[in-house]
Amino acid sequence: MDEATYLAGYDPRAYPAVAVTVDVVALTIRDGRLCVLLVERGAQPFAGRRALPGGFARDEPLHDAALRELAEETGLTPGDREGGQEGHREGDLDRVHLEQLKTYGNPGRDPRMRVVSVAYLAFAPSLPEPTAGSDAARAYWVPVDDAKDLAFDHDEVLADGLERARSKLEYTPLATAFVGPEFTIGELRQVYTAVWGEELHAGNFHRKVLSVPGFVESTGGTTSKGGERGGPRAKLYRAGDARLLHPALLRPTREDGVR
Amino acid sequence: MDEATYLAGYDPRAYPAVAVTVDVVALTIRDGRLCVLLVERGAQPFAGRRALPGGFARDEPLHDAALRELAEETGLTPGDREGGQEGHREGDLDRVHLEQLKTYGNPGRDPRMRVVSVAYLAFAPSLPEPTAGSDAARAYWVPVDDAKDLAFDHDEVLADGLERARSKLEYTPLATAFVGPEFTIGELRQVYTAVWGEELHAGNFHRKVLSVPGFVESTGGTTSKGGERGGPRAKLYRAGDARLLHPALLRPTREDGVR
DNA sequence: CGAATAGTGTCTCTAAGACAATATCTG
DNA sequence: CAGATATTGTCTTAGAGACACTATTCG
Repeated sequence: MDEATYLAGYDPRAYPAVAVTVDVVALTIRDGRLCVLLVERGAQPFAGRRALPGGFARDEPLHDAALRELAEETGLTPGDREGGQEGHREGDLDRVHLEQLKTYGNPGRDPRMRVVSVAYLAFAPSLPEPTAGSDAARAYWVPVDDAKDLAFDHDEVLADGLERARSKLEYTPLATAFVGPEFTIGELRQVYTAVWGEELHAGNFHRKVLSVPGFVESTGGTTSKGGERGGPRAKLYRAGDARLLHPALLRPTREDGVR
Repeated sequence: MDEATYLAGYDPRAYPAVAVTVDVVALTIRDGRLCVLLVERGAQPFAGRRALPGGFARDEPLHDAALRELAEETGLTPGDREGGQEGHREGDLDRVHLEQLKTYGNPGRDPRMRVVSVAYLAFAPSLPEPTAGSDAARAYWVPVDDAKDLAFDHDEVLADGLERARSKLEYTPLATAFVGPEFTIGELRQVYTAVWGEELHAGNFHRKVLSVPGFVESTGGTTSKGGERGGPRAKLYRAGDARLLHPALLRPTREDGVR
């Protein structure tokens, strides 16, 4: 960046107008399937098409903008907020993991003007359909396999988000963000199964999870009932304090290296 | 994003002005030390301070903007360009690995106005000091340990870039981007040593590299001379076709999980 | 020749994965 | 009770790391 360029920075009008938006790839698991939050677009362009929730960034950290968009579309509210509005679930937003995914800025990705979009990736435990009694009635959860032909370049954004999620399950305790505060090893395994789309050996998975330091810690309790289709009561665990899984839990059937 | 928001998008002036810049964390290895490309700032703010090279994004893909900034500051040119300018090294830019790092958009990170910066990470083989005879005389390579007190939030950007680089050495063949087209296992090991800041056992490293499918492939040749301080001629290798290292080459002394 | 480096061999220990076995529930 | 699930045990094999050793080449 040369001096002239920097000086020119004092007058933003000297440069072509750019808009910065924040889009969110929000993932959850419903009925054992990995789902993404989509909104139906009412206006042009791409009217009637589905898109990732998002909006313009205000004068706030980008992370906060993503959180705000997510709250608006799901009807969740942060827990420290005074008196959550009716129909909103107080505090649920606090249990959502949010991280920056990638930024998309190809010219022409929005036909109206130059738009640079910062995409965020969110992981949430199973949430209710955000329709009833909220201003987020246009948003709904869609199984990721059915989320095709999205507006803008959101197909690519979603694909990048999915790959990130699959990868992060390997070396971080992220899976615990998809389940409640207390969970069984079986529930955790279902998260991996849903996100990776592959069956995992129950016995080996069980031992592996318990062997990774800090991944989960026992609550001492068990479920009050066995599984719906039989089986003993399972022990309950909560997330441990590890930020990285070591050793990692690698995906099984991965092609080696060459791609 | 609701309808009104989208419609408002037709008039960018309706929103506070935002500028989008691209900053580059360019890394290389010189004399066995990991170095980053910095520029000396001439204008306010942060006049006289060092900063990462960068500039405003034009109407181009963000990736191209990063490449352009890198070319301007290093004096390198892409190989397919007709008649490289004098003092520029034709084609060297093609051997640079460039990937998006992260986007920084906290209000106040630039005191003049709202600036959202998309940071890129570049890995280059050892390059000459980009001073002589080019318009990039203000840029120079600095050992990363000496790169402190940078302008804006560039300390944080650099730290994020270094962590990304260290991490990617583990599971990708990225180290080959730091060496020439043909290299010895010893040179590759020096890359790991410089980036990770840790000594690696030569024998185990050697065997490990050769055992990972697609990491390197033999050229059949050897170096023409032994090492400066003695030792036999080493076999030469070039980068293989793997995109991921499997199994990965994990960093040694890493704390387990908890962080 | 002495020192440094390249490359290989060996051994130990951890961890992944296949598979089996047992116990405990639900319908 | 039949089937499903939780949890643990056993065995095999791959891979990481410690260490030793030989061969080659430079000064």
